Amino acid sequence: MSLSESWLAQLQVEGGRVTAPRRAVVEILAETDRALNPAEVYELARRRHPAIGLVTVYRTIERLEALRLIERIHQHDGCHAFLRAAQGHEHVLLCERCGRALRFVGDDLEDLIRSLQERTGFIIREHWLQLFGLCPACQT
Amino acid sequence: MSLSESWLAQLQVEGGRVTAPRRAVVEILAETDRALNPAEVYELARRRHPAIGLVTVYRTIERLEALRLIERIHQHDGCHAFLRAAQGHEHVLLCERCGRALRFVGDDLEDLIRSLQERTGFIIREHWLQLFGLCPACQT
DNA sequence: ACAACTAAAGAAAACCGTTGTCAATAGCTA
DNA sequence: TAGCTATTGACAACGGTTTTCTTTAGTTGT
Repeated sequence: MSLSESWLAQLQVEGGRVTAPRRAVVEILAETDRALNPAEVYELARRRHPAIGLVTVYRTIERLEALRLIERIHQHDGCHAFLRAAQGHEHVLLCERCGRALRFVGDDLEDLIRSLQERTGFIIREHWLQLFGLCPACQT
Repeated sequence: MSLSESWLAQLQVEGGRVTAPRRAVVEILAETDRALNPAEVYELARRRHPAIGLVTVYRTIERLEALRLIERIHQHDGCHAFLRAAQGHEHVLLCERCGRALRFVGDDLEDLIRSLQERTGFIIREHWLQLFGLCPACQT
């Protein structure tokens, strides 16, 4: 089963329905390896389902985010883009120019976090790590 | 010289003027160790200078951000809060409950970044690291 | 298949944080 | 002290997002 089929199935389990506009949004977000904002999703979705409204894009994004299938990505030029969610302890490497995104694992912050907890008295529950750079295609 | 005096001096070097409303905003942002959004800055600033307008808060924040004296902080509930800027290679530890912020150094991501550059072909130019947790006062 | 139920759709308006406009005010410099 | 002009606050405008409402169309049970 493809990723988008799996997402649609998860929406159905929650009592959701599989509709053509929803399928368009889901497929775009499931298949794209770039962080996309609602306007970009809308533009791409209209190619598959021209009658779709921007509001439906917002509503579908909201549902997918609630199911933790996508997540909001924070960038210098704003925090309005969404990307397929991390699986387990993954972080993201973003191309500053084209928005292409790669997930990675392997950060080792255990020592840092332990030492900070001791020094500051904070209980640390989560961390965000994002790397920014240029993907091979954008290095010219 | 206090931090707020130093910030006001830097504004003056750029041809800026030291006014009462501007001083109020600068003092609040320089002295507070919590991430504050424009509305919060406005509320606090009105205690020092009741006639201040929200627009002046936005404009002063814009100037301070351009001078890299404050920076935008990204959180789960939005990205509208500002905090005294990092000095050199500092990251931030935020209390999820009260917004209190501590700066720290000592992340060691050199190996990770080098290995990712080799594996992915990306040129990595920057990284964001934020830790979230509960400060001692919010752990009850 | 069909009917009934109701989730989801699109259109339009509302909302709200942020930015722009403008005349009046008040720092700074000579 | 006068003159220049950056800054101010009020108001309007803007734009992304959310709400409201009626219509459409998945889904379920017969």
